[in-house]
Amino acid sequence: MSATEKAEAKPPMRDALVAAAFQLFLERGYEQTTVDDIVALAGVGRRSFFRYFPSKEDVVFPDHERCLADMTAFLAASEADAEPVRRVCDGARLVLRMYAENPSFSVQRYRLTKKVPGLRAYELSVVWRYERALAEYLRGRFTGGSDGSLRADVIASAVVAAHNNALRSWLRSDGEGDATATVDHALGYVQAAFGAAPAPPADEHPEDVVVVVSRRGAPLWRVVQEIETTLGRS
Amino acid sequence: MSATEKAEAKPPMRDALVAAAFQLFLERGYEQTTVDDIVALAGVGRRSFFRYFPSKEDVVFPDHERCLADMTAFLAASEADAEPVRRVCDGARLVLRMYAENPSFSVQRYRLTKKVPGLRAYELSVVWRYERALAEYLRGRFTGGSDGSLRADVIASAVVAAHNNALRSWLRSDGEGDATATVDHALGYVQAAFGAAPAPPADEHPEDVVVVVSRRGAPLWRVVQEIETTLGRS
DNA sequence: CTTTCTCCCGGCACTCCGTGCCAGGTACTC
DNA sequence: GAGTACCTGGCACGGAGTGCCGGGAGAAAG
Repeated sequence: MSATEKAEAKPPMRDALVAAAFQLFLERGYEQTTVDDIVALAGVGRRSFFRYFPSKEDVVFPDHERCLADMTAFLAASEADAEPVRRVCDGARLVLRMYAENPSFSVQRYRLTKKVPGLRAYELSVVWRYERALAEYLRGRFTGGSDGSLRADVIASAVVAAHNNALRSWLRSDGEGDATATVDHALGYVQAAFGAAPAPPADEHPEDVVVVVSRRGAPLWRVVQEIETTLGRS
Repeated sequence: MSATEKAEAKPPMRDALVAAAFQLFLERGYEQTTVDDIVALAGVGRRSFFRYFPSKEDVVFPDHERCLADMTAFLAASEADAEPVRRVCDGARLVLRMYAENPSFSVQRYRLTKKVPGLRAYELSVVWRYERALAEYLRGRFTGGSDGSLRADVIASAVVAAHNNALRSWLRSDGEGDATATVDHALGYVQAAFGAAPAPPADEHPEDVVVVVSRRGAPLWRVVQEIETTLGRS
């Protein structure tokens, strides 16, 4: 019973490694911390670290693997939906939810990845896998039209960029503002640009909205900007 | 004079290292080739390899550093242009030009990066720097409107995605088709989506867009749907 | 021609990441 | 109580990347 005088017992060692790693990363820096330092603080063997994390960078993103699986399952579980763009936007919201569940942890990690080039590169590969999942889903939905592959890649990329823009904006504010609203606004911009008229779920009257637009050649973003100003957003 | 019996003399050793590296990568695989193997084949010291290339991955992308500098200079040299989206598309075309200058080399590199996860990750960081350069330029041009940062990120991401989609399509065909036409088509899609209207070059009046919305409580997607119907899209 | 200064190259030693292998320990089963 | 399967730690190894230093070639100065 005296085995765990300071180390945590219940969090099965994986969490202990993450905690020890972040403690050292924050007080000493990522590159100045070796794996031996982490396992020494956690009180475990060096070999066990690489059992739970394939590399030193993985300890910084402990939950992305599960989130990616969730997103893949979420996209796969969609029946023939008429609005794939909305679907991928909802998939991106899953990622935001993961970040929002632990604001302080997410902010700490953001500070780290912003300063360490190696972590930025690793984060890119993580984001790339999300983007690929979205693009693969869209590719399956765009088989009908022409340029399906191109549209899938561009829209997936835009969705990820909008999500990340809003996410980073929220992270820069130390997780104080409303993350969901920020991301909704950013994704709304993408949906507007790529024509995601979301299927009205039920009996809404088209008369709810009356829109008059002059100068049909005006760029779409100009229209969206005007809309948002009119609706009092931004 | 007998010092260089097989090694190239004029290509100052940097090119010799690239040639030796690719020869081994193609016949033995990237991960199965050590830096010692490369320098042994090139007939130089191991220390010299890391003088010319910061890491083993860098030898696979020997010209991207220069291309990134070219793109940055190209964007910086643009006077107050009324069409920033077109400008970043032209910037992306610089990258394509670099690939098209050495089709066989580009195809070989594509095969490598497609199979080796480590090289894919490194390529992502390279692409990310291009994307950041485009986004930074757009951010400077979008200071006027609202959501300038969001628009800059989304458009830069979409441009890069479209460019890469067309580029990879061309690389998959072993560099046979017309790369320029493919990329032009892909970038045209992005320009159309983000309102690069062929070019009203100068004096645009804010009155170009007039929007009237009733029922301010209506959901945004409803407004967007109505807009698109009015504009005759989708 | 000699000397000196400078720059580039090669070699050595070191740290750290990541992996394969094996021994010991614990818990669960029969 | 014996057997078994899994988890853990220790050891050793290969490869990447870095700091340091000695040496040689070439240019500049005498």
